[in-house]
Amino acid sequence: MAAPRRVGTEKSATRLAILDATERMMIDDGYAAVSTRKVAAAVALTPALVHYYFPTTDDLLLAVYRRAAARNFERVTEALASPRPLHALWALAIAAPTVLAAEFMALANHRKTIAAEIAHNIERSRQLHAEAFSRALAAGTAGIDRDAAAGLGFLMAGASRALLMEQGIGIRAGHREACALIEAWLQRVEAPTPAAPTPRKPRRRIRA
Amino acid sequence: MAAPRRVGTEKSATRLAILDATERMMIDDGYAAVSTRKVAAAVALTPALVHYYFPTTDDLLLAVYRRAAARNFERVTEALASPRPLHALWALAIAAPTVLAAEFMALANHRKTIAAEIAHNIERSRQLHAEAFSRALAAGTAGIDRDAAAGLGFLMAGASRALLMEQGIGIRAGHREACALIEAWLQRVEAPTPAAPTPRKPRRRIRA
DNA sequence: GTCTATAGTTCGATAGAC
DNA sequence: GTCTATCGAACTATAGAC
Repeated sequence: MAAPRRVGTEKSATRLAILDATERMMIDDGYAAVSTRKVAAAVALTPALVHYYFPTTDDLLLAVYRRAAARNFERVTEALASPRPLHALWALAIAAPTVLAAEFMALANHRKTIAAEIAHNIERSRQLHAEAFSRALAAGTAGIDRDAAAGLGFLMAGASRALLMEQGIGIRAGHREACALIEAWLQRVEAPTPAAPTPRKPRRRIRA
Repeated sequence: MAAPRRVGTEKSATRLAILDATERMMIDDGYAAVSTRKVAAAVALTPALVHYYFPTTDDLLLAVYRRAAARNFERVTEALASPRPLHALWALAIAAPTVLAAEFMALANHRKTIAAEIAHNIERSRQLHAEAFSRALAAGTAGIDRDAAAGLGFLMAGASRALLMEQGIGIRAGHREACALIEAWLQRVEAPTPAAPTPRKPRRRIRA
């Protein structure tokens, strides 16, 4: 029935180069700036070849997303295995290249395929976050229920995303203070491991 | 020097119709979908006329932003004047059409003119938020300093933005819990006004 | 204020040769 | 796997008539 159109293999070096160039372009100029022609130019190849590996432009964008998401998922898993998972998750969240994430969120607003993919990924990642919070808080100070853990997981993710997005366009108001708040809170619920006995540098105290 | 190109007046009904159509289009299909031709078609006019009112497409997008920002600023001012400003700000934040805001944030990532405009607006609005938090917390429970107020202002804004953005693409994980957390907190720092003496409906308690 | 007409780009996607 | 060649469409922006 459908025309058996030829498509390149997953492992091709060319394919990877195309993905790299596309990702770079999205970060620098936004998803709207991505075109098969410009991508082709960036890797010194022809537009037709881009279509050989990615039949439609959506296929290309989706592939970029999948790769980035996998990369990120790996980092989250690592963070969770660290001695202070909450601290690690936070460090990761404010270090990750969120420009790309923001572009995909925007893209998702009018491409249902991508929206579904992103939604699925974020929910999976949030699940892990919630569990980490649950564990840390159970072992910690006050009695906090599962609901609170899920809520806090979301709040941390939201805060870091907003932080990076605003930084990207030059906003700084309230950032330092918000970070201080969050970090103080993390410090409270996830004390340094007994292995590395508290260095006792006096720490700026901020209470909420 | 520069060619004295003709431009339509600010008050024109046509101009307003063009702005409305553009805004609608941005919300529905994203900023990348906006083109002078499609906007013109939407208002049953010719592309040339759109360029008569907005010489370049950027001018058009910027005008849409300015109008939306002014509208929002007005709402924030109203919220601040209400008996429970923090509650009002939160209600506003999770009700506002953030799809549009998200589109502009994404757009700002590669249009410096717009980035500057957005940055300025957000900082101005955040300043108001911080002051509201400062006032509410000074009159409230614990001793919280100005830094914390600024940080909290940011966190609330970030949370609501993330909330709406994710909702837009179908994510729900952690939302209910995060809202509960925030609303419980608001309830604590900004009790119902003495005028309306506490109704004493027992309220779900969630502690953080 | 609104139109017609049009120049000049850029784009997605495909067919088919090598 | 990579290319040439190309169709058909959409876009921005301007000039100038009405």
